[in-house]
Amino acid sequence: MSRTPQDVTDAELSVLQVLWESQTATVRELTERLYPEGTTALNATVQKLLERLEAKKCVKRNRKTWPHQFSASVAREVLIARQLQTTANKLCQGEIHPLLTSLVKARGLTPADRKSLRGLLDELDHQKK
Amino acid sequence: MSRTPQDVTDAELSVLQVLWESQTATVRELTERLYPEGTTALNATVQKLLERLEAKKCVKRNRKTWPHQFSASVAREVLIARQLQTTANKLCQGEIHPLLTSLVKARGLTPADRKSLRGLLDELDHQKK
DNA sequence: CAATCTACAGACACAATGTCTTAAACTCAA
DNA sequence: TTGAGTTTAAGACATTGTGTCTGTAGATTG
Repeated sequence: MSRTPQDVTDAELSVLQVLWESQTATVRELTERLYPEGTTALNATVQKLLERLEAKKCVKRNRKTWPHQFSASVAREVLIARQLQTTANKLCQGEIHPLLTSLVKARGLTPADRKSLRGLLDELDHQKK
Repeated sequence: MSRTPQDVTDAELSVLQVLWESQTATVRELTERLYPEGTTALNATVQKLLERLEAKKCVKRNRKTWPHQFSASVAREVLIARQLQTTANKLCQGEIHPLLTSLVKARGLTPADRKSLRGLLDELDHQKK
């Protein structure tokens, strides 16, 4: 049995989080944001993380500018969906219904949440009619 | 930034999957189920996985019997819920509503699924009223 | 007791991940 | 244009997670 690497690691994700806020940023800006206090060696670290994120098609790099400008090329929602599917595959043979059940039963769902959910369901019913 | 180890790894999960079916099993039975064709060295592998699962409180071991009998001490549903919360923490600051939205919007939700979901929501509304 | 099986401790290899070093490439002001 | 300062890029590195294996001691059964 071989290990399955994470699609986006923790450190990579922290970079993405900043990019989701800032739209666009340079390596230096990201480093300062992520590691205030940090040494300049961390620049290389962030650079490496960006390089890996780019390989994973999660980040776009604009090489026309100097220094390069980075931006997220994948929305948070996409990562959420991807992660949920991974969970479904591992624990429910790909079914997503058990996940829904789990979430709905979890406390922390306000009446407003329930209402908005119903709205979503209604929409789907109308579409698929 | 330090890596966060998985709570249950892939190989460990495969052991759990068998235990969820079989209620109870010995190391040998698990090994034969997971690695037909395998050498006897894999017994030790499974043993180690069980040992780690026991440490994680996912498996119970009955030492009164010989050989020891193992059984799952955590339900699949619990792992699902735990995994969902982890995802929420990483991607939505702990909020679960975005996960729900994602799942509901994902295709693969049948009308029957939607109906059963509404049922769940109704139940909650009545309880919390 | 002999033969066989199990339990357990520990070693091991390999990959993933976060970090760092170094050198080359680039920019811009003096 | 030159040189200081910055950025890019390639790669090395240490640590740890994870799956696997070896060897030995202990238990069981005939």
